[in-house]
Amino acid sequence: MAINYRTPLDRRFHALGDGTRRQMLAMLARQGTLSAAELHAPFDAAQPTISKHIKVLEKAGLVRREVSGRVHRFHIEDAALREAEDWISLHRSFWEGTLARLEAFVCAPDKEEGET
Amino acid sequence: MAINYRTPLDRRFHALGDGTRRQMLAMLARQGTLSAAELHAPFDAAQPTISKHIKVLEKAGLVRREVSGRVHRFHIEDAALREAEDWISLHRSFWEGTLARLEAFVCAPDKEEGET
DNA sequence: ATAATTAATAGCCATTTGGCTATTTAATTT
DNA sequence: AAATTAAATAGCCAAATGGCTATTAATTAT
Repeated sequence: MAINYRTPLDRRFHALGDGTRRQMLAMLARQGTLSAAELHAPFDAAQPTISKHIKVLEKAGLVRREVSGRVHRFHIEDAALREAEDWISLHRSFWEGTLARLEAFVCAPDKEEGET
Repeated sequence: MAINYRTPLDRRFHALGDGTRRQMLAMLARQGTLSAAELHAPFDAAQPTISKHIKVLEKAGLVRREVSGRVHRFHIEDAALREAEDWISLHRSFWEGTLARLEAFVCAPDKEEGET
């Protein structure tokens, strides 16, 4: 069933799950702003294929489009990238807390399990 | 053409691109280690559906399985999560460098850029 | 006005995804 | 030994994904 709504975070991570798109983001990160043609240049893929990738990045909010004349220019939308990073960071830190508690438990010298 | 090899990073981000799987990781981050049944409990989904999600997380390297008897226990594989985080972090920092350069350029005195 | 350029759409295809039910495998209980 | 329990597989389906070619739309040059 298509009751499965894709959240923005879903879209962000999904967009990051493709090497071509990550490479495009890497180009944008280094060069700031690029046209669709410039984003296409390094790849073998057909132009419409790249156009689709761009749209995926755009819909994920990772990239912002600015049209000027017939040229479309793109740049990274930092907030979206940070959001994805933050999700991981938050859960990694929870996990590290868990690890620390586990270690404390495992390594505790003949103590009974402490609680929090 | 299936010439498209999926890299580990592709798999990591793809695995993160689903809310159910992220929730499972969140549970593992907080509770350390959980069985397949415990990972299943909060969801309406059928058991084989969760089994599939677990396998996606496992193949992405995000989760490690330990079988003991008929119970399978899972915990987060921190390194993989960190790798995903690092990719974003690296490129965000590049992007921020770009922003700084852009700002320096835009705010430089006596400049007139008539068009783009 | 015509040609060239930039990039999106349309439409097609194969593969992957995420979901389900039914079944199987394996390990415990009783 | 039989029943129960934990979890994976098998097999099916609809939708989404990623790729292509051909075409269209829009803008800029000649």
